[in-house]
Amino acid sequence: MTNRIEVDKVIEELRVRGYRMTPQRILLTKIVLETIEKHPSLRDLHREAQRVLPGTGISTIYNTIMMLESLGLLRVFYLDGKLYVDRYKPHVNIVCRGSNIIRDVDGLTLEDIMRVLDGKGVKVKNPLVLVIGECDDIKTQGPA
Amino acid sequence: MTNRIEVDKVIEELRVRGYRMTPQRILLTKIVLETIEKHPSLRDLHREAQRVLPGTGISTIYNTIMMLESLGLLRVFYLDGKLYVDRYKPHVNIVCRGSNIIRDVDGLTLEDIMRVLDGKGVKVKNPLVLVIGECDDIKTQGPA
DNA sequence: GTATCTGCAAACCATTTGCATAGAT
DNA sequence: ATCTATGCAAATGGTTTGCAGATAC
Repeated sequence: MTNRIEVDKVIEELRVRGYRMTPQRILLTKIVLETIEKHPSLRDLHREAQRVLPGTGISTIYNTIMMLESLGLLRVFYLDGKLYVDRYKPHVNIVCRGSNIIRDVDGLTLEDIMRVLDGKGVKVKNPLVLVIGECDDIKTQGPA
Repeated sequence: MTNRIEVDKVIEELRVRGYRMTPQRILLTKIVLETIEKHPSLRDLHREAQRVLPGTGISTIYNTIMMLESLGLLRVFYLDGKLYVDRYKPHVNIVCRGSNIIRDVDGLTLEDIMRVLDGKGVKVKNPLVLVIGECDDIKTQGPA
């Protein structure tokens, strides 16, 4: 079930770009690629990394995430005071106020959501829709 | 331009419900009703309140906001580690990643947003759509 | 060998809480 | 007079930074 080829490709790509591929970075890259659909938080990734490399510091996780973001391999957003990692590609997330669970709803278009708001389909009460993106006047800094 | 009547009605309503209407609460209620469309943060409201009542503590602002939320007069959400106040009514917000500006887009339906994502109209780059609401299994605690 | 990376620890930043005092009723 | 509300100050909970030592190259 693991996308080993993809992982190896990314790691090789990073090495070529001059990044030192430490055990921590290799591990985290794997973890990120395997779990990104579940919207892991910084601490989720830290916990997961420590299962394999117990001494891993959270600042290493943090730095690596930021590195991967600057390379356009993931996107970071902050919600409820926590840092979450997400796919870079625009898509639709449904966040539950009560449980803080973030569901990824691939294949669900905004039209579908509208239908939900109109009272049919997926149950989301009192929805607040946030379209997080970049203003027209903010320069997009795509993948380096 | 001020909705004095509305303000007075809310304040009277709060008094009737048994809340002690201190100068701070009266002031904050006014400020909230006047600025809520601009999505003020906790600190925005604090700063604004201090212009009139300099000694006002941020915990008073915090407590009052929470009181108003529990009464269904506003809604609170957390983004980027900060607390924002918003109207209770479901609607559409557009948040700019770069500037952190939250724009309220009344009259813009989700259908319109979809059109945007399809490449027309309002310019939002790399949008990430968050539908923040309540899961089916989380009990809604509407206005008391 | 050396420049970068790690991980500890501390700084930071905004919210949230505790509590003695002030104040609305 | 009473009991709630205020505001200071400290606790909290997360991210972010600094830096001495470890390590990938």
